[in-house]
Amino acid sequence: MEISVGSKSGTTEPNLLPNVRLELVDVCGRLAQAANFPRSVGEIYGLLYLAPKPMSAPEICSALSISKGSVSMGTRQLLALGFIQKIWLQKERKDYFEAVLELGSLVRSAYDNIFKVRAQNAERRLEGMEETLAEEKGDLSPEEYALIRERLQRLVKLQKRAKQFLPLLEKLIK
Amino acid sequence: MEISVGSKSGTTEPNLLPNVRLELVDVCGRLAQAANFPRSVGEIYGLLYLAPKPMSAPEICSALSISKGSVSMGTRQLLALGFIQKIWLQKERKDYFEAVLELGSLVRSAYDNIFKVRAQNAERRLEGMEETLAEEKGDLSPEEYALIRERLQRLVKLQKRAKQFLPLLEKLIK
DNA sequence: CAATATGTTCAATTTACATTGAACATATTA
DNA sequence: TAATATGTTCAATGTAAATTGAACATATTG
Repeated sequence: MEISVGSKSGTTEPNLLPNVRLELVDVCGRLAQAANFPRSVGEIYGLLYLAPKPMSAPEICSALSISKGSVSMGTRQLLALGFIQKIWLQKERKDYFEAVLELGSLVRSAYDNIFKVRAQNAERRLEGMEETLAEEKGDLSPEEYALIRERLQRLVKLQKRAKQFLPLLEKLIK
Repeated sequence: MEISVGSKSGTTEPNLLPNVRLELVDVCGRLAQAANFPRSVGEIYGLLYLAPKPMSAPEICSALSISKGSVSMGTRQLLALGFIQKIWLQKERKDYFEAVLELGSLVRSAYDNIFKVRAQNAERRLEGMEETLAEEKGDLSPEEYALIRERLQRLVKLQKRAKQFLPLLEKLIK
């Protein structure tokens, strides 16, 4: 239907990729979704992971049939998480990207960026709730106050256990 | 704007809940979203967690201002995951729900239901990709074949490490 | 069995978020 | 500096999934 003219040689270069690579693109796209990332972010990583050589943004664009905007945004996120690297290839004007293959380090950085932040947020919000409870003490029956207090403390305990737990996990991952 | 007439006494009973409870509803809603559950599912759990007594579906409905349908669906999911229990209160006609407070067991069951399944899926898809690669061997240059093979094996290794790792994690959680 | 309220299902709607693409910004080369 | 291609931003658009609500099913009581 849509006949796009390639920039250099006039070829259209629609998925020239071998099926294995397409499958990994798909798997990574799904994984990304499962982890609350845009599918395209996962797809970009999947594409780069099996790429024989670094790929430029325009190449990623056409290989995945996604827009420049998505590639720009996706590569930024992946760079921030440490999942890909920028490569300056010879004296090219474009940026090139390649996947970081050391998945151990990827997991670690993803963990740092996402998991820890969430744990901290949870902690802050719990503290906030304890304050709120204190403020509302007068409005609540003694029974309800006691019940809420007890249950919030359960959550605090859990939070603390989780907090102790994180460094342990960290060690195991590394 | 919208004046809804309460079923029993003609009162509207809009959020009579103390702010602590509203805050937990919100926190749990967000956590649910972060874990790829509908927000309402989290909110229901948050509501029940600080409830002085079991609540009926209609009560949940009006406390959270969500529809019967959402409550029905949400409670079903929470029951399936073990996060709440059905309670038959005296000879009431309605079902009542209460939160399971032992969060350790909740985490464990959520882990079983979600994490393990995903790990299995990942394993299956990886195997599929190795098959695909074998089928495509002829179409690929020896270099590209070798590269893809090597990188897939990295993934398999990671997958195996993760697999060994799960039971360990399980023990720590329990 | 009728009357009444609770509970479920699912098509239609709404909502949240990813994606697009055009305008703009930046970088390289002659 | 102009010419040209790359890279970014963001309002508009598209899409997938949650929510609603009305029709239907089920359960309880007199």
